[in-house]
Amino acid sequence: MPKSTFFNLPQAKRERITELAIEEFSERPYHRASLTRLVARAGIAKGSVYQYFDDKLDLYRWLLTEEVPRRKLAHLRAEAEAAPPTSLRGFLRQAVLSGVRFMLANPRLSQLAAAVTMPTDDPELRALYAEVLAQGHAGFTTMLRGMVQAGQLRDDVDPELAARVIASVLGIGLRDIVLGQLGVDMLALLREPSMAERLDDAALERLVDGVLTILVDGLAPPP
Amino acid sequence: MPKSTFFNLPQAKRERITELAIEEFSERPYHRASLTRLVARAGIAKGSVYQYFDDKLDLYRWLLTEEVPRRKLAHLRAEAEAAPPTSLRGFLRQAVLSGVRFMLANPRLSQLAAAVTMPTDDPELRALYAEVLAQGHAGFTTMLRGMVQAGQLRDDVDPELAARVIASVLGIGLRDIVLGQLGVDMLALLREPSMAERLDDAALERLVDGVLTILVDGLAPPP
DNA sequence: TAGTCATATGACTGTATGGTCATATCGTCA
DNA sequence: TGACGATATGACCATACAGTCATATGACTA
Repeated sequence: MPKSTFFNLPQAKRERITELAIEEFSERPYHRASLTRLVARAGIAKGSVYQYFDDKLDLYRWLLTEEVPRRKLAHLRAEAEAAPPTSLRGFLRQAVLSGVRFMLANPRLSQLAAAVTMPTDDPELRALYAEVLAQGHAGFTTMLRGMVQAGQLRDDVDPELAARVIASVLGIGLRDIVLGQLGVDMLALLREPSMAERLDDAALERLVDGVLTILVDGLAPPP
Repeated sequence: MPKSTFFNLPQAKRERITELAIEEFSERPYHRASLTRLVARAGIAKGSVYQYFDDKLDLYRWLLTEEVPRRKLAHLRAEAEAAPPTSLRGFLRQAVLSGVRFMLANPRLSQLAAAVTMPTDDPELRALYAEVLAQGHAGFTTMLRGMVQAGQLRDDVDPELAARVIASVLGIGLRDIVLGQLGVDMLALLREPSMAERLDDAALERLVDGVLTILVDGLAPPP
């Protein structure tokens, strides 16, 4: 958790530091991200970081567990003005669409969130990642369990297994699919977010429906 | 490419160095892997590494593009004594089963191979990863395209898209699923490979069939 | 034995990092 | 004005790393 000093900062300064931190940590894996570079770009002194945060991990943890979820939720809420979906297809469609839109609109936050799937040897990082992952997985499983009871999900599918399959597709898979369609890699998108516009709404719909068909109806041709 | 000096080494020494390199690079992301630690554990001098390889990246590239594929192919060939599968389900089943078995038998190689999906800011690493990924994706797409023509795949599915969905499930997804079932994380499995035995054949079959059902038949209940 | 070539060595260099701390500055209130 | 608590500073420290290079070793030949 940031120290009170950080929250006492003038809003503009605090936001500038936050944005630059997101930039730094989204472009590099944790141990390659550099506080030295961050402070140089922010125009503040090295020591100031330690007035605001306990240490590097404290800053990173704050981004990952507070700042990213806060912004992501704001995005999802803004998209879900409609009633919550009741069918499996509707639920997945909303999940996929929101996921893609969030990623295209906020590649840096999306990249930060994706970092938790990366294996690492650092024990403290592993603990942090495991915590974030477990939270997401639990939410998914609960939702799918509800769908089994409502008869929306075939009953010979284990909800927990389905949650992992969906999570892998929505997480890494979707990112790769969208980047593949755009013909760029993640770092390029981070540095030139306007590239996202090359994927127009029609193409996006086609993409989402393609993935949906596979997940909902399967790969086999109908009998 | 390793220099000739490396291949002139007595086999035992060369293999020891190779194993330790696999250990070092599988437990840590590239930039955290340390040649200093590698040579200390191998009992050779720092300079010797530079008699065998151009630099750190040369060693890593060799592992990723030569050593890992060589061993993986050997594993797959050994498993595919039967005729090549002709149905979609048979094809996927073999892919999933072989994938899981390889991962359980060779967690370190599997981890090395998975590293190419990690985003990185290092341009040389990105090029290497892109190369390895593109190769795999092309192979997958070709195979699925053949299945479309054979009527094995529903014709409203884009083979390229299906290839990415399957790849994400077989890649990251399957790893998470298996680790979830084992109740450990990857690093723990790397360091204690015998943990893999806690997943007996029956459990493995159930797992594979569960994933297969989702991919082949979809999540929706049959009408 | 003397000479030659491939190989092995490890001290050393340059560079970058996270984190510390004594000192300076600022804002506010008496 | 003076003084005090909060905040800002950047030189500095210990540490770790990839990569270099002058030197040593060993094996083989003439």
